[in-house]
Amino acid sequence: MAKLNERLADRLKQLRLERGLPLQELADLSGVSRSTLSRIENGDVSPTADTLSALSAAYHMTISQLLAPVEVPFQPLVRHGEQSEWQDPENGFARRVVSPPSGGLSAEVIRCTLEPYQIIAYAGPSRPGHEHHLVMLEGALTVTLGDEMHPLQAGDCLRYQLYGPSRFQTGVDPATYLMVLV
Amino acid sequence: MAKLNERLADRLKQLRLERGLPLQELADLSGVSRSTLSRIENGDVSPTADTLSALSAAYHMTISQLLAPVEVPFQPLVRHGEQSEWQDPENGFARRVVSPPSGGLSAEVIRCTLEPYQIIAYAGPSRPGHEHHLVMLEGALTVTLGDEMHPLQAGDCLRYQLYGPSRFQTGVDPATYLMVLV
DNA sequence: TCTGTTTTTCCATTATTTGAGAAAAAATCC
DNA sequence: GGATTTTTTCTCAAATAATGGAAAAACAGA
Repeated sequence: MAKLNERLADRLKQLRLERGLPLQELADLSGVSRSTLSRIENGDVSPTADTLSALSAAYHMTISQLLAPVEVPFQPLVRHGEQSEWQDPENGFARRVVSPPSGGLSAEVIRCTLEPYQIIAYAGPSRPGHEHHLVMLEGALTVTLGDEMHPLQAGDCLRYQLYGPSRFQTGVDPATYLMVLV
Repeated sequence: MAKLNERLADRLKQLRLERGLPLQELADLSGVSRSTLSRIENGDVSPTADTLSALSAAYHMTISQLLAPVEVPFQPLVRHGEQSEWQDPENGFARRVVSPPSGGLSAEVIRCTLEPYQIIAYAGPSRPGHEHHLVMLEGALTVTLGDEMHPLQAGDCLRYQLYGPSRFQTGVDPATYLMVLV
């Protein structure tokens, strides 16, 4: 965890030097004091979310873009026991993060299980335009994207980019599928 | 700037409730104390980068993914005077952020000016696979992607996804072009 | 409604981060 | 090389965040 500060420090110093800015000027731009900037860039403090926000604004970036290169690099092997799972008791919808998102990776894989006679409806995606690859493993599932219905069987693969509402519906059979999000 | 805390607070509380986690359990998972979690989720403190890192790890997310929905929403109009510009005095390479990246937008636009007889070489992209659209406005420019050379004139448009090194080179004429990054 | 339990909030203490200015270091110019 | 300017780092006080424990609130089962 201490590593993050150092990586963030390097990142921020690089950004500033690329632009040929002295600390004072960045301080004026961001509203964060010289001294604080120095300590952040030396990695001896961990900036608050507010400070990060101010800095990303000064660089005309989103916080995400500021932090993306700094994120902890991915571990290649994620054993079954390490995978986090959560479940909605209401509708028996279980999600297991098979390949958790990590810095340096642009895709993640989630294994989902939906019990019979259930409907999951989403008003819209959190990040529009995301690329989805749905691989049916077992059972049957009907996916509705916009007004297009797609009845899926084990072995089928549905690919789409999500911009509007979506709906996942099971019938007699439960459904198990893999979601690849890019 | 105070807004960020509240939005972040809501985001974090939502994440936890979605998973049906009590504060105690999240505290165990993340190593961040119950009380701190409560205050963060109430928006009365701004978590440090380290704390954010711990939380994103507990949720099996990157910090970027944690923050993406929280970022300040984009302003539709960016006037010329508000656009930030920086310049490398070494090689007369000027970049002006015409459409700065913002939460909710997946593209940004940068206006670049390169003086005659200059070479800009990049070892590799910061985020591989980024989609680039280069629109030549004035002058001439030779862009080398991998081992493919592309001589460009005003009006030309070069599109590519960047994975390896790239090179931008001017001859007698200076070059002015727009970069759309997706 | 009353317990007993779980979950959340509050409080006091400790540890960090921040800001302003002084000191040190580095760069620039004669 | 020495003086001046610029830039960075350091110091101290104030503000803010983090922790652990206690009180309050919410919840569930009788």
